[in-house]
This record gives sequence, structure tokens and C-alpha cells, in this order.
Amino acid sequence: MNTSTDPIIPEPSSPCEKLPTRRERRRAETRERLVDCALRLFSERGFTATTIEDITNAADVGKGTFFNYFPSKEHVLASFAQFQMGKIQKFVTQAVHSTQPAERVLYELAVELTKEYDRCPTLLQNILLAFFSGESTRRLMADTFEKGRVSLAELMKDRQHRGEIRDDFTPTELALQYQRALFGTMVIWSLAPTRPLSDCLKEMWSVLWSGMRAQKPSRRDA
Amino acid sequence: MNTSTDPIIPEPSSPCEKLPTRRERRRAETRERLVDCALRLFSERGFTATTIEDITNAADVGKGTFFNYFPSKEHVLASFAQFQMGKIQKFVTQAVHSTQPAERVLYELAVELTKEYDRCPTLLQNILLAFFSGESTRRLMADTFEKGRVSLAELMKDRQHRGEIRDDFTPTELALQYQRALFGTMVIWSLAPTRPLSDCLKEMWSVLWSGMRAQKPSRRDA
DNA sequence: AGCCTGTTATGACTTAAGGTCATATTAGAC
DNA sequence: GTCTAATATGACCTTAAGTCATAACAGGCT
Repeated sequence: MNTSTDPIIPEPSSPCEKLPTRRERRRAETRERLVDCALRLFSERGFTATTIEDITNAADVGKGTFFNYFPSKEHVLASFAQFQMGKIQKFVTQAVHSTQPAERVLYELAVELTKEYDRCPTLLQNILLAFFSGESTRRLMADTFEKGRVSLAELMKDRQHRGEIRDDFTPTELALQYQRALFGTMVIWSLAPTRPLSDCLKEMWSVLWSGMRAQKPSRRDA
Repeated sequence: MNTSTDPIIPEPSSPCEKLPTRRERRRAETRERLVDCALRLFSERGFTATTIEDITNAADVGKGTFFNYFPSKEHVLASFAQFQMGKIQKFVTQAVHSTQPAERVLYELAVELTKEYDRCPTLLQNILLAFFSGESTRRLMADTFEKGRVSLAELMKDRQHRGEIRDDFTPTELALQYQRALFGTMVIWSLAPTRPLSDCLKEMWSVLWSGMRAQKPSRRDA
């Protein structure tokens, strides 16, 4: 319940310094401060219990300023989730050219994507709430998943060609199934986050991988 | 099990006629009308766009009356979801003594549990929103899943003994994995319900079943 | 510098929904 | 018929989201 100094929330990025003009710098700065304070307050008091004025007070700006950056509280969380999505793309791009076995790569990706939530379970709860609370945020989330799926599908295709993953499904179907299992695990865990999410993940992956690895008795190692 | 103390009773349809006293009859009647109207309005206008007064107007009762039955809009949906959970228990009790193969039984259960949502996607969206919108409803949902999982685990155990399902996981772990995949499928589908949920389900099940059926000759690192 | 133009900040104000509560109404018991 | 407890009701209060006219500001231009 410590308040001021805990780094509960990861910072999406701090590219403020690089910006050319002072106006743009200040803008990025304010936006970042808003996101930062919002996420901190959400995890402290809960999403609905946090008012927009709470956020602007914490960020030391006027109330109206908030609406210059976000149309609603929900969109702050959307911003965070989109940042998370960026990680998928980066990760996948590396993984495609990796020599690591698919089983390991996909598992590590899952860990990477969820470790923030393991540290702060309410963050996930809040994000879920935010995304389902309106049409526009739901679209955003659908989009986020869609993009992630495209990246994942590349990876799946690559590993199908290497004979690591069963090829009686399209890469997209496999990517989709991966997302379903991963997200399902996260959501159900978030309902009662009593044990580490990483444990659930391991369990989940063990079953899922059995279902998506190449089924035929192919040569093992290479 | 303990229905008398439950403040939120998911009575399926019209048990009104059977009730002994006129007071109880009227009460059940009003409650049912509230649920009916609420669900209708939710799917017409969306959950957040529907106000409590909208509901009471549609049900033709005073605004205050609503709070005699539900502490919040969200709890109306909770009531519906709990009713859905009852179906799991009933279904599982039958399935344990069935001669149907596990692969089929578990798939049909999934279909049964989701067909309402296939007809009305917004219902699922609304339920998700409602459940993540507060502590009390989230607890309710966690509880619902927990109970369902206990039922499912019985089924899993039974089928493990028959040698249909792999036995290197506990029945509960398998039940949990089933819920993860099923729910993950539902949630991701609900983000963009462009094709029938039943299609997604079939796809999902095909992969999941590969992962949880009894693995015949295990020649892996003995 | 001093002016000019588009950008951002701000908080009083409006709107509207949730939730409370004192009172009226009703059902059933005796 | 009367008494009591359960229920219904809508006026009323509180709170938060969202708007907008205005002020402060940054930066370009001469």
C-alpha cells in the first residue's frame, strides 16, 4: 500500500527528450504524466473508484486538460495495451530468425507478455474492464489482437516449414488458438489471482503445445 | 446448494404460479420483469447506455423498486450468468454416466454453454463488462467458474479412468485448461463477432482435444 | 524586440445517472 | 376491522463526466 515511489507500472517509453520543439516535448511529458498517474491510481483504488479529477490532480494539471489527451479514462488503458502489443511484433520479428525451438520461443513470448500482470493483477482486471466498457475501446482491442495475430501467424508459418508445428491448420488458425489459450488463461487467472500467473501459464502451455506441435513421429532434435 | 440465503436467484422462467402467497408471487413476477426488460434493453442499446430508470420504466415500476431487487445493474447480468452455470452442473451429471466418447461430450458441452451468445453477441460483451466492473461481481464470476470447474473435474476424472484422457495432469488441471480455452475463445470472439461462435469453437476444440486426449505410445524421453 | 496565429490549459458550468430515504401503499395475520 | 411488516415510490442528494469560453502560451515572421 506504499504510494509514491513504487514502480508498479512500467513506462511505455520516454521519448520526450528527443522531440524537436518545446511544445511537443511538453505535450509528450504531460501525456506521460497522465498515463503514469492514472495507472498508479487505478491499481491503488481501482478503476471505477478513480475519477478523472483524481488523475489530473495527481498529474498536477487542470481537469479539462485530460480531455485534450484522452476521450475517456478507458482510453488511457487502451494506450497501455497498445504498447504491449508493440512488444509482440518486436518479439516475433526476432523469433522468426531464431534457432530456438518453437516450443521455447512461444512459451517465452507468453511469459514476456504476461509478466507485467503477474506483478500487478489489478492492472489486468482494469484493462479488461476498460476494453469491454464501450464500443470504441472494444474495437481498439479487437484491432490490437488482430495485429498481434498477423505477427504470430508469420512465426507459425515459419515453424511449420521447419516441421516443428502441425500443418493441418493454417498459420492464422494456430495464432488464433495461441491467443485464445493465452488470453483465456490470463482472464480466468485474473478472476482469482491467488497463485502466480506464470504457473498457470506453464500448465497451459504444456497442454497447448501437445495440441499444436507436429503430430507425426518426426525426427526429434536437429 | 444453499438457495435460501442467496440474494440473487437465477430462476429460469416462470415459477411464479407455484408460489404460496400472493406477495411472493408478485415479488417473483416483478423480479422477472426487471430481468427481462434489463436484458432486452442491454442488447438493444448497450449496457452503459441503459439507465436504471430505463429499466424500471420498461418494467413499469418506480425507480426505487429496482434497488429492492438488485444492488446494481451489473447484478442483473450476474443473475443470468449464474443461471447459465446451473446448466454445466446438470450437463456434467448426465455426462458422467454417458457412454458417449469424451471428445464428443466435452465438445457438446461447449456448444451448449455458448449457444445463447452465438445468437446474441452483445449479451456476452455485456456480461463480461458487468463482471469486471466491480469486486463483488468479479467474485461472483470467480465463484461461478470455480463451481463449474469442480463439476468438470469429476467428468475429467471419470474419463481418465476410462483411458480417454491423458493422466499426467490432475482432473482439476484439465478442467481448468478446458475453461481457459473455452472462455478464451468466447472472449476473443466477442471482440469481433463476425463469424459464428460455433465455428471458432470447433476449431478450438480440435486443437485442445489433441492436447488433452490420452497420448497413446509415449516414446518420449523414457 | 513586438506582433500575430494557431495550440494548449483551465475550471466554472451543465447534464445526467446512481443511490437514499421518508412516506404511502399493500398483504397477510389475528 | 385493525395492526404489523413487507414493499413500492419518486423527490432529493451527491457525484462525476464532459463542455466551452477564455486565458496563457509557443513559436514564426518582419
